[in-house]
Amino acid sequence: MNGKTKRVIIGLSGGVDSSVAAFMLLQEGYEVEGLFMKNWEEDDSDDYCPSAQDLHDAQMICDILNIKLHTVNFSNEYWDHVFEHCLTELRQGRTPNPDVLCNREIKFKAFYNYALQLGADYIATGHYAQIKHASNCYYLHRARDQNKDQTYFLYNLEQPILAKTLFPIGHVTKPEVRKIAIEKKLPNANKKDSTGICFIGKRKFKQFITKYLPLQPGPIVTPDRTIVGQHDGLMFYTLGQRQGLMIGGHADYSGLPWYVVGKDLTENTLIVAQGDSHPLLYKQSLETAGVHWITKHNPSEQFACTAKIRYRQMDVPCHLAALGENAYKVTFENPERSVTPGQSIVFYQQEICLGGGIIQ
RNA sequence: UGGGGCGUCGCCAAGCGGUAAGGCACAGGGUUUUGAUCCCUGCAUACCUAGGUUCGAAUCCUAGCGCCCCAG
Repeated sequence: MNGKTKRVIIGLSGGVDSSVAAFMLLQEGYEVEGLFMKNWEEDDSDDYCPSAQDLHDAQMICDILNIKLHTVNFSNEYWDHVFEHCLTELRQGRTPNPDVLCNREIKFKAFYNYALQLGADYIATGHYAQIKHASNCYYLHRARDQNKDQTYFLYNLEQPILAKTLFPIGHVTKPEVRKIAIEKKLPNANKKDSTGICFIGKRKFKQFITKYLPLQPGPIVTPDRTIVGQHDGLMFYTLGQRQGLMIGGHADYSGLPWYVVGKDLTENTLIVAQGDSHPLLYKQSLETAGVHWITKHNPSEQFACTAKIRYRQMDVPCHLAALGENAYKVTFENPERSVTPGQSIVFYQQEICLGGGIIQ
């Protein structure tokens, strides 16, 4: 290579995916430096502090790959632009997806800007997704590993960002990533995949959120308003939820499990119904606003594609009808289970992620 | 107080003399960069209490205790 070697700042989490991604960038001849983000201040009072371990792992990887590691703290940005919004949504009984926001506000905004300051030509992450460039347009393309595809979380990416982003492991499967890590003797080769809210980590959701939103107990009722239990606050439950309702056998009802099918905020009432095929658990259509399309041309009035309303489920056929500026009514070919306000609906056309919006 | 019925896991609920089904709930684990869903595993040496009859009882008998219904 020569003086025109492209400089890439890659987000390193300490996990195996971003580590292998960094390695692959080096293989491809990029000048690589890592950036470790800390986006959540642990409450010293409680349990463990995984970020210290993650930073340690990231540093080890950089030592092995012989690249520089930067660190940055975006806790304030995360709090202001991600977490507070989530709390607002939860107060309204909705179910926000922090990780969708985190990508938009932190990884592909704050991180991106910071990387530019570090002189980056590109940023990179260990996401399982691909970017394809054609006719002066950047497309977000599903990962080769369909099982790990993370385009669902990335539907908010803008053209200028896509133009400057690399997903080095998007065309590699997870087992292959593990294999590469083992071959290269990376110490985190067998580190368990992280789960849980991005940066906040694996915690008991209810216990965690209680620190920020007070309990608001109220009744749990059937669709005909018969009281069958008590809840601790509508924000602790999401549509379709089964666990944690504490509704045991009831002489007047069948033995089927109970699922959350609705919330009545004015009555502070949680509505539940029995059985996984209860009609109230399914919706044929939904409305979404503020839809972000990855390529600029907006769809016509009527538009058919596929969509998924939750991460890690198959996208299903649907069609959109425009209601207004970037607002649509989405009708599914078949009723969808647990259509949940606050969650994202993401649209696809074959392998291309078209964009998405928040379910109203 | 008379008459009838019932008391089995946190909740429903099988069992009807042969050595405690199942479901829900719950707990733990797996899957998963959301909260969920889903999957796996676990969960009554014990059947209101005390006696008795039996080789053997949650199942039969007796007496208590508790609850429910009808009478009143």
